[in-house]
Amino acid sequence: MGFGKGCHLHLIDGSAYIFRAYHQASGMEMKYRYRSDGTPTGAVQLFCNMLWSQITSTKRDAPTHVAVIFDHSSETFRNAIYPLYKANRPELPEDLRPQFPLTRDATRAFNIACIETEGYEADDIIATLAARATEAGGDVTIISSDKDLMQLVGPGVMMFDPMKSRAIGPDEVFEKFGVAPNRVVDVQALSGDSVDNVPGAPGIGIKTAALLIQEYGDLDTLLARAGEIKQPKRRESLIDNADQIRISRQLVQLKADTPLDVTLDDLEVRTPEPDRIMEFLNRMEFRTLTRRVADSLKIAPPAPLPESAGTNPNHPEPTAPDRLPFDHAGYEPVTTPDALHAWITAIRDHGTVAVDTETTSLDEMRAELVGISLSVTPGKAAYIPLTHRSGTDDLFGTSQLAPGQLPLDDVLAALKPVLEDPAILKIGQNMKYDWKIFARHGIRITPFDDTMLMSSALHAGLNSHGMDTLSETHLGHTPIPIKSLLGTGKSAITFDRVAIPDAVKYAAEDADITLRLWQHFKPQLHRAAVTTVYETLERPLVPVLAEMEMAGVQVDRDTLSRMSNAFAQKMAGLEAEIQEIAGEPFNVGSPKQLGEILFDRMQVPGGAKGKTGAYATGADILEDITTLEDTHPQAARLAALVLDWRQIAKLKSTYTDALQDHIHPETGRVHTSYSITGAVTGRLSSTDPNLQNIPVRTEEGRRIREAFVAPKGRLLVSLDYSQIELRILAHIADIPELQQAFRDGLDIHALTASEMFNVPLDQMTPDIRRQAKAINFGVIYGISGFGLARNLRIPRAEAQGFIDRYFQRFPGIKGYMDSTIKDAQARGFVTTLFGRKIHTPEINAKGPTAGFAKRAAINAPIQGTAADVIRRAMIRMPTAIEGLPARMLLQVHDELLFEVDEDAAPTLAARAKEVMESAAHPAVHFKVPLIVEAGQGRTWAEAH
DNA sequence: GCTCTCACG
DNA sequence: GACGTACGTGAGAGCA
Repeated sequence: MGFGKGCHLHLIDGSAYIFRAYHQASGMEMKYRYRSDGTPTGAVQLFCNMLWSQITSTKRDAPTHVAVIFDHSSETFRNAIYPLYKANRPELPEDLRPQFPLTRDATRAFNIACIETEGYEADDIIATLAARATEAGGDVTIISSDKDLMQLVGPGVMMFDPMKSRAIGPDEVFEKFGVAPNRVVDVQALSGDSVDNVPGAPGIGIKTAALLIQEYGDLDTLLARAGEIKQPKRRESLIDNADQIRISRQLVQLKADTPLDVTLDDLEVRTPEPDRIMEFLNRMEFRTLTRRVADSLKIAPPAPLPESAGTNPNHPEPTAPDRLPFDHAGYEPVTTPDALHAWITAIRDHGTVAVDTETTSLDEMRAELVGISLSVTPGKAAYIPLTHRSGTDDLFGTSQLAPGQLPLDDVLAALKPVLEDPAILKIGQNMKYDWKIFARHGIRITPFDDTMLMSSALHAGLNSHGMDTLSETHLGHTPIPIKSLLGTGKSAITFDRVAIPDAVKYAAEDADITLRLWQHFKPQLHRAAVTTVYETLERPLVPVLAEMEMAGVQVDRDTLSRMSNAFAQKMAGLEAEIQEIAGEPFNVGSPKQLGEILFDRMQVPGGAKGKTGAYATGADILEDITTLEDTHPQAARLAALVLDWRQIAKLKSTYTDALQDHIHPETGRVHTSYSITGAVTGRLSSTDPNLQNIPVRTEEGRRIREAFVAPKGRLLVSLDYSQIELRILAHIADIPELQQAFRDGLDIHALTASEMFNVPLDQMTPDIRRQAKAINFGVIYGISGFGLARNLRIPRAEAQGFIDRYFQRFPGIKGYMDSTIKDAQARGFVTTLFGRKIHTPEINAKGPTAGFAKRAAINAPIQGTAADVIRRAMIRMPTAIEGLPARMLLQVHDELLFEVDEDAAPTLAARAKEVMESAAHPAVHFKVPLIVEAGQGRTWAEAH
């Protein structure tokens, strides 16, 4: 059948696709994936994944025909018109360049047409094919984020932006250029393009160009009538540069008559030839994709090629055990006492064992132990099934233990001496989890190593540290997905329902991987100079956090429940009022519906649509609307009511309701889980529930903390560091005035205000102090004029003036910022005062990404050093408060919360304060004192 | 599953 | 000349 009506041609802009793959690879930790000969392949792999899902898509708009179009070379007919065309293109990133030819190979291997024509750009070929396809009556989707292609959008032609995963139609084009697609060329000709080096008309940007074209209809009319333009600058620019503008139009106008030696019919989607695609994928060492494609083509995957020797610039040469293939034949179930004892003997012989537990839940406080896996030699591992259930339930919905398992208590009794033996090193991946599981069975694992924490000490900022990522990155092996055993969603089963032979493969593999990762990381810690970080800031935190999590905090259900009811009533009242004003019932919780009411129905000006096409209705925007009493009184009232409603709704759903579900049925307390590697800076994060974001800033919200209580006869004691990040900034950036202010115990924001605005301290006003405070925080966050302006709601120029004055007054700050960025650019990471490394892989990026990376790089040493300080305090705390009837319950970044018998509260507070204030010693002596403030009470609200 | 919004330091 | 921005998190609700 020839190409025609009903056919759908996908034209993939090769460069756009590669860039998309490259950026996604960076975000997904695959940027640092290399073939064993050292060739970077992360972007190629994602490129292949995307191609494969394109041609196997079963969606309604799946392509019947597809082509990938590449630029042939940088010299095109446009250079004949204007020699400087595209002379400003930035250099390709070094690790992307070698991947370009590989993506052409990939396209051919997938049996997809790969088109390039000498002297023409990919964009012209795309224009030509799109024109031919629409003439023949078919539909076209152009997959690209290049704005130069937007002129092609029209009947039968859509674009899809792979960077943002969104469709681009006439509306989106209008949003971007302010004109319909057929006038885009005119706007571009006027505004020019610095990246492509299209000159355009000086002083005229897209906004102005769109206005002019809207007014005059098209470019030729505009140029002919340029003399009528009122604004002198615009008029002169157009008259003086008319030729240059016409040349610009030639540059941006795509040619729809490029010579091609393919026909549309040649582009039909075809199944890849098995030999060719397998050879390619195998050569690239894409093991998972090779398997997936082989499965789909119903052929056997080829044996992996022997890995050639080569060097990987980012990760050291794998050691021998890493290269051992993963083979399930090395994994055995342990179901007899003899087999168990043979393993225990082997562990004692080696002195090192990787341990992993399988349980019924990710929540350690509710998880039941199902089995244990062990490994002492790479490639060999055991799984001890303990409480797997047989497949069928009886009449009462309960099930029998599956046969052939050793009794749980016997196995634990046999393993306890090993797990607690000071001469045997236990290795785990995320050991806090297993530590808690064993602790609930009376076993305290010691000593241990944790591969997740090793990875964090080595590679924070480069990749996350879950087992799947680590295995893929460092061992080149994709572990069996847990989903393949448990399923997903509602029909998911728990691990005790997994058939034992399947469990053996999965669980033993985990222990095997953990052992291999340990062997891989261990020698790297020293080379990267992070042994101290790992041994003093990461590993010792495990038992401390485990004990805190197991202790939990008492939360009073009745208090929460009463609040919930009160909130529900208040919300109902507000809702009625809101809908009354709106004049129609709508879902107040839907930002989309609210936006339509405010900006369409009520005609509030300034509605801005985000990338999804919905109006933004965040709190700052609603607050602005509340000030429109004069022009839009109804909307102003509505916005104020919605703000109230939002606050209550948040408190109810996230706190008073959800928190009740987290009260443990047996302990009656709430047990959070801290993630040690959750934040790149070294901060902890808290989940299930998050107890680090309990409200405090508003009066209403703070009342939630009344539900956090001490048991009878006990008190909660809260200690928090005062201004720790600013103190650290004063030290690191070495600002004598700020240091002295902290030594003198002055109000630091008032002092800043006084220095900046030349206002004596005794004449300080709250408003001036507020502005200085915002600047102080801004500095910690990597200040920008834009950000400060938005925060303070002042003109951008004014905000920039503040910043300039701040830098002038405290020159050390600018010095710190500049040297930190330089450091990051040269080394790829920044460090805290205690040696923690935070990698900054995007720091040399082009465009807005670099801005993000720079600000993050400025912030990381400050936030990270503060995180290190409180970690040191927490690690010392159990010893310091030993013997007191007290325990540490929670950490909230700069605060520690304790529970203590009433009469011991003063002693506890004094000791804990001392530990916290001296936590940096002896490693670091700050030039400013660290000050800790204490509070106590029956509830967290009182104690804070 | 993604986006928006909002709670904390 | 415009881009799109304060740093670091986690969770619930709406919506496709």
